[in-house]
Amino acid sequence: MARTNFSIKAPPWLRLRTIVFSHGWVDLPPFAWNESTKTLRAVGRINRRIVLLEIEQPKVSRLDVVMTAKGALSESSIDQAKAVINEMLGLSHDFAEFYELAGEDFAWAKELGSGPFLRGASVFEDAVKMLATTNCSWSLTRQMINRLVDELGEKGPEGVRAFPTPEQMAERPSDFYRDVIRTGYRAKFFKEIAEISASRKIDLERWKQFPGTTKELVTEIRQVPGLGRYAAENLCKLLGRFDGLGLDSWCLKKFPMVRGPVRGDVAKAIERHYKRFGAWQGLALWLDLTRDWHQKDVTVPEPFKKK
DNA sequence: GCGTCCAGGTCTACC
DNA sequence: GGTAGACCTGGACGC
Repeated sequence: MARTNFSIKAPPWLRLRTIVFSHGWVDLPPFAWNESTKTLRAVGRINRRIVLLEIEQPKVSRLDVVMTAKGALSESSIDQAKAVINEMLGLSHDFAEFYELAGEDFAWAKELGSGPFLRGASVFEDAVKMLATTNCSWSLTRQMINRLVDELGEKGPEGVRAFPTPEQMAERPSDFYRDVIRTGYRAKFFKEIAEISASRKIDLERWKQFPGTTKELVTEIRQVPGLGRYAAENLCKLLGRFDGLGLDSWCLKKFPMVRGPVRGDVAKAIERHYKRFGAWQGLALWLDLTRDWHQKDVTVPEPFKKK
């Protein structure tokens, strides 16, 4: 077992905890958060080898990382790990335009370092997780992903399991996803997304550098069975595109709690409210709805409390 | 203990 | 293009 320490220079606005609790992924394996040490555990793959990454931010200007893997770790693998962390924390995205547009309304979010969304080690991982959020409670999403990683995730250092690859998932029949992972009617979608990704019929990883508009990207994402408008627009948010609102029943319920009672169609009220943010409307909405997750007295945001 | 509702939707058939 | 109904699971709730 090899272990190495390295640091990453952090941009001045970066707040690790804000990114970790940007949405629900930290509650799903292989991610884990240690509140007492403020350490994010992530699992990635470097040259097909599973690496455990333990990330903390001891100073505003720096991330410290402990990387563990089976076998020796070279300088090159450290560089690759830095790239993986950069992707996971969404550090390549620039939010200056949003904060310029948003002004004082979102000064609190700028102060918190909000903007980047925590992402899995691959777009495939994010897409499968998004599929598991559809039409069910968060606790069921958690159960499905826990079972998936437990059953198919390859073991890495210190017993952690990586998220399964498309190839590993494609090998299993849809019955497996129904009977073992207990995904219900979503079983065929789990099988199909794995096959589509493994065969490169659609290259999900290409979505990171998709050359077209967000509308075109949403159209491509929706070619994957099981990923509809909600899933596609929220995947786009992870990819740094916020043109879509990605509304779900939780958003419709929370909006009146944040912005006051709404007469009539809540979805239309949300569209009207955030229209002025243009290409950033999805971010403005999400920051509004999750502001209470980042209050100083909150140790674990409400949606992530174990049930 | 049991029945009902519904949750961080999507798909298909039908109009 | 819009909409109704089916689809799985499991937690919450009322009785």
